[in-house]
Amino acid sequence: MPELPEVETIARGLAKRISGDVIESVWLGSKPEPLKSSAAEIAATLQARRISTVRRAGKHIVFDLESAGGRNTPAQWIVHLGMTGSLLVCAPGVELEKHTHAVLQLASGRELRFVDPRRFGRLSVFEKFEAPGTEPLQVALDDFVALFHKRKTPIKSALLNQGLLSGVGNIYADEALFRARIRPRRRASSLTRDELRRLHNALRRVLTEAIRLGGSSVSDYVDADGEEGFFQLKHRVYGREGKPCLVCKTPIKRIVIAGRSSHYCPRCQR
DNA sequence: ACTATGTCCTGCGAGC
DNA sequence: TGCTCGCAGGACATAG
Repeated sequence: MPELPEVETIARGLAKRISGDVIESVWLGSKPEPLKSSAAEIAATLQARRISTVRRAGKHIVFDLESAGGRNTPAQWIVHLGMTGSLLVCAPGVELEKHTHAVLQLASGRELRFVDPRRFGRLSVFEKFEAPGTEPLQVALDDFVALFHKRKTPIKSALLNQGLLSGVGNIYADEALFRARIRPRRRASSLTRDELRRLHNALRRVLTEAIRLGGSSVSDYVDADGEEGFFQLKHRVYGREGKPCLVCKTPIKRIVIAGRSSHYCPRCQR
């Protein structure tokens, strides 16, 4: 399930491989479409565009498009991978994977394919896309405190709220809360400034380290080159229910908050 | 203006 | 062995 570090890894891989390439033609699957914009709008916008850059905004992948001919307005193709979405760069001969929803033919002869079995992914086009929340790797401590200190919802839910911070998902929320020694069920408004400072720090450390390791490969995540990430080896609570806390040996607990599984150490996290 | 909950969707693993 | 069932989860809709 791609969160900020996985999306960052994927975007970097794509940028390396397809920046400068030109989209010659676009095929979009029909079925119930995993699209936000209409298929026609997307196809028309992508057609004959040069991909100048690929980057990440929150959990979104942003393809900056310039007009190959020279007179269209700037545009962006936005891909949200949902849980199981992936973007593959491959030779045209390679057999289409099941659940392929989009194929872009590139001038270099390669294809860029969007595959998404569970169809939680979304494709859309914008003239200028703005991710709703603040980037967790950019936000200053005072702004971070301001985001959370009035919220009555559990801090875990607040971390997952993309309108506040953009890019944090279930794994990194749990991992950051563990490192900050804060229970996921705590009301955000009950956190002291010192606790929020720890969380701000922990979140930055966790995300930075995860990006360095190419993200977490759980279920079937691989990056644009088919490489797995390695941050799952550094998970201290996520997916470790019943296993001993790596700090104090107390068994890790799993509870459900806002419909999301949440893992924590009942002794280390208060 | 917030907050809480249900829904979408398919693959996979647990359990019988 | 082969089957059913429930879970996984990000974003959004809906309701309170």
